[in-house]
Amino acid sequence: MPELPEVETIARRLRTGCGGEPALTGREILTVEVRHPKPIAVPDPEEARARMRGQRFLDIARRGKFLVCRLTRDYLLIHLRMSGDVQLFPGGEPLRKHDHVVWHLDGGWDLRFHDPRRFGRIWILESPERVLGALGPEPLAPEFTPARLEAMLRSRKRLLKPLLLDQTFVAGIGNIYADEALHRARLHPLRRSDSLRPEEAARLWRGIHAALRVGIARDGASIDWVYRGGDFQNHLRAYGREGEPCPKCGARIRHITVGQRSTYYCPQCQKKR
DNA sequence: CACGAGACCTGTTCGC
DNA sequence: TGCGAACAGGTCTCGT
Repeated sequence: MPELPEVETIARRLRTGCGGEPALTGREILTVEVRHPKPIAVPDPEEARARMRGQRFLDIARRGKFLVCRLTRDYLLIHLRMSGDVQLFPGGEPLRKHDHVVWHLDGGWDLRFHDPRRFGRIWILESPERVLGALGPEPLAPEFTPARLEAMLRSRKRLLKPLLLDQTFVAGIGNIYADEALHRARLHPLRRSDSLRPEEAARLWRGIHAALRVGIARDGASIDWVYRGGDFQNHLRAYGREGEPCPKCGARIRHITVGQRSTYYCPQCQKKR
């Protein structure tokens, strides 16, 4: 489900609060209820519960698609994968079917991890490096420059679409934003990374930046059961728009499969050669 | 190193 | 209307 802009939106809301929900920052964990052990990757669920009890949420941030919670002693990492969600609820509100982990907090609020497909994972670690260490650069960080992207592209011989989805190449881009970035950059998803001219690499950098920044500004996309209030889904230029006109040139958006992922592009703007 | 297939899951939508 | 197939914003592992 969530890609960088969606996780960023969730992290921001937990960090500072939103609407009727208070900030998660500063809350103490009284007890942890593990209703389904599957999502707890490390350590084993019993140790995880015991370890988190009594710790406080000091800060909530994002790295790639990971939600990174700094606790008093440990780091709590959450990856939502396809269908996960984390949100605060008033304590005592009836639990939903797929609320797998519930953190009971001081002040009468609960943090819930909800995940119908159960692909999401949770880690409790002293140091987050073991899990986050392999991630590529943050695409919106100042160190991620057009020149750096160009060098990274040249050093690999991969198709652009699967490369953008590779979290060790760059962290946080998923299927939607990869297609949106390539469309903005006017680059075919099957272009080889080492075939880009510097000008094209710079276009890709701008495409990535623009797609992610607009996504964040719109609070992410809300699709299916994961409705979090964002409306980026109404501003997609390529993703999910097969047969509809390209907003730039009017040609019909085409749908292909690349690396077993649905891929949408404009055959007119995004030429292969 | 690069790539494809299969696995992990449940829920929704599509096609007959 | 009903029912199975296909598909969904992700990642890992294995084989070539």
